[in-house]
Amino acid sequence: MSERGQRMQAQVLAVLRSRRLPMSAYEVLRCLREVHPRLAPPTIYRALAALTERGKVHRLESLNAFIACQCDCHHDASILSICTDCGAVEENLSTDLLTTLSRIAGKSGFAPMRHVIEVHGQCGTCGSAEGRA
Amino acid sequence: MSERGQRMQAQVLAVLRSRRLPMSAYEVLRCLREVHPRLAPPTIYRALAALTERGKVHRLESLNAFIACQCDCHHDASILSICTDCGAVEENLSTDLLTTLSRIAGKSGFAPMRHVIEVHGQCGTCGSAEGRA
DNA sequence: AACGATAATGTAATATTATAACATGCAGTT
DNA sequence: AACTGCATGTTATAATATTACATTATCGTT
Repeated sequence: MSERGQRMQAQVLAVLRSRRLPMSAYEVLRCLREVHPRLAPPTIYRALAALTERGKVHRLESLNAFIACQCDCHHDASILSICTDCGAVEENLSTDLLTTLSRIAGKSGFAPMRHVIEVHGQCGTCGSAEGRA
Repeated sequence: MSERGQRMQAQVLAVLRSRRLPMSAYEVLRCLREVHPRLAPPTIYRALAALTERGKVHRLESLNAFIACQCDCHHDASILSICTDCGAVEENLSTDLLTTLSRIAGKSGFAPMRHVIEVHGQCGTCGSAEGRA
């Protein structure tokens, strides 16, 4: 991948990082159009695919949205906890969980390649805010 | 929910059951249009939402598709293993895994309400077919 | 049986998400 | 400079999902 190849990716990543909450591809597009008015969806989707591939971005399948990886190091199998109140996403890793998951799926000879683990609920902050109210 | 309320749901469920593979909402729609030519998307999406709510159907978030529940009894937290070769979906349950998942998410005070657990890979049948090839 | 309230359904339009197909242009090589 | 390979730009469109409102069936009440 050339330097040129990563320019768009860097910009997309910067937008996602500055926002910190999940963004749809089109939200990213709208942001970047302020700089590149003629930017089109395929460019964004290509950058997002490459970033996801590189583990810099996670795709939230249950939201059709994307978020910058908070640890900057994983390619697979993050546990993404999504707050239904504030939208914040928390990222966790667990080798144990992955092992268990592989064992369960593997019972019937299934060979896992990619894991999607998303949990919807209320985050600690929103939970305690509600308790106080 | 009235009887009338369940008629459409029953038809949607029948289509999903007869197909056995994941179907998009629009695939279901096309099937049912053979009987109800004027059927529109909202009707299908409403039936799918109700069936999902009732645990009769699972939504595959990473596929934007739906499949009839194979055990007819769960409302939450099935582990859905999706074969990238043949498309078949296998359903598993694991209280252990759920407990682990809740513990991990809960460390930061997160209160899980709904779990999305999907595994992409190669099913046993496709794996052994490939081995023989 | 007629009435009205409630909720499911039908309908039209449109919003949102994603991709296909092909043209353009840059960077490195010969 | 011409050639090649690949990222990007561009246009169009496909696929997925929802909003908003009209209509109609069902049920409980009178």
